[in-house]
Amino acid sequence: MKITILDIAKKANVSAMTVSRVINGAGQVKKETRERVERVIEELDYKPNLFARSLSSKKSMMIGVVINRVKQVFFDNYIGKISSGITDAAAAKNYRVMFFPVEKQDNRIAAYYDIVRSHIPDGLIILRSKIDDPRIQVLAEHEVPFVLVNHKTYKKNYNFVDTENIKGVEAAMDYLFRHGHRKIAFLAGSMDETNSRDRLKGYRAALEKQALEHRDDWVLYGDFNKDRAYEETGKLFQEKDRPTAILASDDYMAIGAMQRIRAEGLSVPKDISIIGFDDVEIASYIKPALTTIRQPLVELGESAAQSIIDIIEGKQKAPVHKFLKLELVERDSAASP
Amino acid sequence: MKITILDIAKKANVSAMTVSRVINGAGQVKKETRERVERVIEELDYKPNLFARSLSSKKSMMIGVVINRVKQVFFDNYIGKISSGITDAAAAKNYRVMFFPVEKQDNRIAAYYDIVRSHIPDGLIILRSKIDDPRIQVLAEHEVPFVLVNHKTYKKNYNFVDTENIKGVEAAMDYLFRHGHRKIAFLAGSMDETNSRDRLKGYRAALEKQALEHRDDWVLYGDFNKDRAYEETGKLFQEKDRPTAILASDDYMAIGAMQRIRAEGLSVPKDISIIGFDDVEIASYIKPALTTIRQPLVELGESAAQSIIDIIEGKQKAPVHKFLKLELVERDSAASP
DNA sequence: TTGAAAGCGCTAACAT
DNA sequence: ATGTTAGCGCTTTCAA
Repeated sequence: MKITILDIAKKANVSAMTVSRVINGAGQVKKETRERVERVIEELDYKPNLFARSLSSKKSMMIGVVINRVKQVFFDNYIGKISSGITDAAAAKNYRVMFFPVEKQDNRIAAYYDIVRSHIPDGLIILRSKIDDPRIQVLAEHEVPFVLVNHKTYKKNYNFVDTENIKGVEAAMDYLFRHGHRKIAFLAGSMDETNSRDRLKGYRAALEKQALEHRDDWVLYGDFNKDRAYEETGKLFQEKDRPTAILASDDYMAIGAMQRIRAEGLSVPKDISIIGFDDVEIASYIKPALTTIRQPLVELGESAAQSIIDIIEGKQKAPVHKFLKLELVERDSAASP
Repeated sequence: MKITILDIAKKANVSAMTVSRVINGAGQVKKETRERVERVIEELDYKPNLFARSLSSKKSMMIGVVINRVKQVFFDNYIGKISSGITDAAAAKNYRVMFFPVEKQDNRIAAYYDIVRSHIPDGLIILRSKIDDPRIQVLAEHEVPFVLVNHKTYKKNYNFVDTENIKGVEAAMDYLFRHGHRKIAFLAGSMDETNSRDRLKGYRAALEKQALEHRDDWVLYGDFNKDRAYEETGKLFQEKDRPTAILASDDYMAIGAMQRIRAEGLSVPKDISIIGFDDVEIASYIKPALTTIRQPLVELGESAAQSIIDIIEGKQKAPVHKFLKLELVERDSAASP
């Protein structure tokens, strides 16, 4: 038979309310009674029913993670690392995490809306959100708080946790410059995402800073997709004057570019240097090991979880606008030309 | 204001009960009334409150995934792929998934028990479960159904979804044999897991079948850990008579072994061939690309989810004992000696 | 085919 | 410091 709060109350000679107070550590309970209640709880091995609690209190202690997915949910190590960070940070504050994979193409507003209306999560963390996604606006119109990850926007006081994308790219460009590169191509990610746009901005800013020519045909659009990157990189070999380095907006694209370079009979980094972005698991395993701009993905997830929890609990009022630092991880894919 | 079932009932001139029947497609409702109710639901954009529903019906439509974790939860592509399969298959049947990472060392029975007693999941899927884990026995004593993944046991009619580990290893051994290898070492995984023990069995069976000598010092224990595998592999180089091939119980260990071989100044596969197990993401990216026994990890997850749902819904009574096929993926890390 | 009543197990809001 | 009352929004059970 299931033990309920009433069983505890009776056995401890108190009301259900007192038991509730003990469980939640809220309100005033005399030390004696608290101890007595605690003993009975232990003895009867009681655990509160979370559904009853949530129904009554309108708090679920759950946070939802919405993933605008590309492949299978946790396939991608980028998503995996962020999710790990979220899960751990949430667990530390006694929150549970639920994942809601959403098809990227699924523009039905319902896709997000249903999550909210199911009344499950107290707050949402949104991964890979697109610029001006109408679905996000729907969330905003509702009461559910949310935090965007790796997405920067000052619209409507949205909360976000991002990294210093522009600076990161500039640092990488500077690295290439110091190593003697003057002809640097850029492999952009999905232009629907702010982080991707920022990285492109960083590239252009760096070019300008070094007074290097900006060539439109050296900006390729790979949409955060390895195969697309493979195709796009091919364009660089149509003319004789080709770049000596490629900076990619994520590691998977960097790998696609690397594969294409090799398919063209050239070598990395001897003929062409490559720098990636993220520092995903495979980055250190491939040959040559990928030099990349490391995003603190686990910390990004942790930070998002902490932020949404603070917002849910009212400890954080102003919109959260956080930027984590980026770091260039020097490995073997980039050298002097 | 939140729309409840009563709002729908009033507006449709029926009782809440009738609305409930319409929502759940259960019971008899006259076509006319059903359509009227459905129209109102649409109009008022109503979504049932899952907590209320669960509290009342004792069904949550959630399945829990218990992960006896090693690293950060979704870091490991093995976990990631299985989790992807689970999430997708569950979503297809309208179930939600919650992940419960559990520390491997945490032998407190409470670690599992709390999950059950929180009354959240209707059923559990357990990843990386240990042999004779007392925590699992606790689950069994409760009413919550569960399925073990990649774990084979006929005890107490536990449900499990596993792969044909023994056959898989035998096929790989056969492959090595056909390529002329006679001196084959084995890198075992965690001996706390049945899949790992089965793989070792497969190794021994194959040796016997080919009438090859079994050397105890050629069985290394790497505990599904890359660094451990690196250390253990070193033992093979202490004598002059070293194996020409190593079969590892997972890809991460295979990579550790590879790194060690290289550190010893030898090359893969020229001096020593290597075969892994799983076919994790990095397997195809490393150089030389890893020849490995592919586990259908996504399908394993899907199958586990389908099984637990069938059990929850009473569509499956006898214990589930499923074995998925394994397949040798030929790449570059194994060749003739 | 439909409805009324009761209750799932908890907590908010108000007593005392 | 503790208890009482009245729900939270749904479904189960029984009745009509």
